[in-house]
Amino acid sequence: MIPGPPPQRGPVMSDVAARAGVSHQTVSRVLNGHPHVSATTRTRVLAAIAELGYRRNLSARVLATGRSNVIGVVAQNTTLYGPSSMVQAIGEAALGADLSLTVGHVAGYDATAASRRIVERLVQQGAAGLVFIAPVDAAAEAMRLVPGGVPIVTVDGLPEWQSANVSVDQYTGGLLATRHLLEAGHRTVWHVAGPEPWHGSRAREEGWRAALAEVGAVAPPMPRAGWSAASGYQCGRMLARIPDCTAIFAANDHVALGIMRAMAEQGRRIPEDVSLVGFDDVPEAGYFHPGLSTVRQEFAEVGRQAVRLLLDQLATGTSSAESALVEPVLIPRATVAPPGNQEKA
Amino acid sequence: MIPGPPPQRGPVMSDVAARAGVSHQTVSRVLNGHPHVSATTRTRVLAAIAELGYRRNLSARVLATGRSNVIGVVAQNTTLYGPSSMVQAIGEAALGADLSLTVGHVAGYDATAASRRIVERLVQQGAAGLVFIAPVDAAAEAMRLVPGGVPIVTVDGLPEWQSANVSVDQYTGGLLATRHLLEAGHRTVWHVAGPEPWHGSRAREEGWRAALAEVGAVAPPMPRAGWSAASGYQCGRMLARIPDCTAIFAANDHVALGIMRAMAEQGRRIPEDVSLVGFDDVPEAGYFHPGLSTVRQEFAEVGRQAVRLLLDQLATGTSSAESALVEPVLIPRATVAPPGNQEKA
DNA sequence: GCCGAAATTGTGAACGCAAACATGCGTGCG
DNA sequence: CGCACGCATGTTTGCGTTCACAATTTCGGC
Repeated sequence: MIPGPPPQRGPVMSDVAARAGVSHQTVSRVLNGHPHVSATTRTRVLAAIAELGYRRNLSARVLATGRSNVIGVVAQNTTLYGPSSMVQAIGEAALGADLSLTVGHVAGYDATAASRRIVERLVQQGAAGLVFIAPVDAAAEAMRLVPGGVPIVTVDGLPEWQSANVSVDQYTGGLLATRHLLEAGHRTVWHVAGPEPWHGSRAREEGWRAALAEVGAVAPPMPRAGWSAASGYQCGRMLARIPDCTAIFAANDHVALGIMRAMAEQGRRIPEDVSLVGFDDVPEAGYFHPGLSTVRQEFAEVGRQAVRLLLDQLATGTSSAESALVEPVLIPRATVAPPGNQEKA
Repeated sequence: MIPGPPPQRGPVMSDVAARAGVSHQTVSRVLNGHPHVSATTRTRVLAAIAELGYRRNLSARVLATGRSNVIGVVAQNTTLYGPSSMVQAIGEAALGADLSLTVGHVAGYDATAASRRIVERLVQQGAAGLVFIAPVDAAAEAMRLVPGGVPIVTVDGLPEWQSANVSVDQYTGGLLATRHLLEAGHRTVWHVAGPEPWHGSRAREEGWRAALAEVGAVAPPMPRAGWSAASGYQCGRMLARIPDCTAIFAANDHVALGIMRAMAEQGRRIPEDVSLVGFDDVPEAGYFHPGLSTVRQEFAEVGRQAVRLLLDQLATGTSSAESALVEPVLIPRATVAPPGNQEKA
């Protein structure tokens, strides 16, 4: 607890009641929109509330009712485009459903300790349900701390967790990206993968492999990047020296940016010499040099689905394992072209 | 409130007490680390807690004590790099200070209605203090809803709000950026400003003007962009047609990216024909083509200062108007060069 | 071996609210 | 004309915790 003087308490329900000349219960009824309150009483109470600047004490309310309309979100890496968009989307969807949102931001990549703590607090606060943005396994560990009866929805979780889950169909995303490059005429497609622990990395990789398999192409070696431009650049410096490498599917847009930079430094032009597809469609992707072809994830839809699944469980009281898949869409721009002549600068 | 069956309640303190063979008060003492509890009793209580999976009810605790160790953060546009970094930084700093954080994310650019609501909820939840990430005036409106006695810290707020505030010194940032271009030999520097409502936009603009004034340079007309690459691109298309425009200070890195794209399309090379400085130092700025010279804001430091100011107020019970300024630092990369020959492609 | 202080534990009340139950009044119907 | 029912409102109780205070035990010094 915070040291220091206790904050002075504001007016409470009985103050309002006294001022309006009614009982506190009538005030409660007005506040909760119960029937059987006369119009005149209601306005008197409302006036008293306004005059006193009364606001009801949520803790007392939650304590008395045993329910809260707060849902918790556990998120990591919220400076990344994907997770932050997800949180934003869930927030908007929750607002629409008249739910309040408490977001527990797990700092940094070290998830375990921090997320335990955040889950603990969310549960203690009486969150009615929890959304785990769980693109890595570490997030699942904290899920076990949640007492039974509290509904959970995961985002980007794994099927074996048996939770209600909503994911972007990253497998299909990888498929779309790779097919797009293949259809441009490339013999095969290289893939710079995302970090191994992320489920999305694995799914994109599988989509890539599947697309290659469809046309009988052999999968080239697969370098692995983080999600950053810096790591994409490192991989790109290698790939730029491989003449055969004319088509690349990058783990995400920022990795693609790093690759573009590395290619440029080696004098390999995009898309004339090397075709490239990213993932995410970050807002600035269209303004890379040249505009990046990529696969967009519909985060807003993910947020809506997550809230919907949570509300379902809340309403029925059952914990379903229903899951939703959101389809990504290919955004073709300027970084894909048929394989041309391989001229070095 | 959420409809549906009320969630079943877990074990409560008296359950633990019964199991451990003590009174509920002793359990409370153990939980709160009070002195005068014998070691054997403590371990018995702890064991009972573990066996029952007991977790204390925060609502009841807050109700009884009248204080919470939760601080609220009101933030907007959390998909933008700046705000999301800020939230992250505050989160880490709060964790270090053993505070819990509840983040209210205001969706989209329409701040007013949503932030009222979020503030209302944060106050009702009994937040001990509030951090407003208030880079625009709209955020200040909601500040008035906060009852007196609840400490407030603003981030990127205005002095006239009389609140404890911490800001990045964006004026100096603008100064640094402009001087850097001037020192490279440019006669004057153009500025593509950020959105008018943002305080940071205005401060950067003033820094720019001040730097120009230092050397007696006359300020060229100032186009205004949003924070996006798209709007930077629009401005850039204009600037690219102005031969005199050889040095540009962009509102932020993404705007700079849009400008780079527009310049490239017009065949104006960076930095040979046009020098460019951005703002923010987003992680991928170094991988733009070419690497973007920019001004970095130390968000982590901002977060630490914000939490420090809040704790000060919490401890003393007074609402100070102390403020902190965090100095930005210039990151020179490849987009600034002396003015050369203006050749068109 | 006894007294007082310190240590340890227990008891009752209060926090602010909502739900269940109780009350008083008017009104329609037989 | 009386009875039952519905409306508007008041009273009481309990949610799970902490706090103030009371009760009991332990211990050291003389």
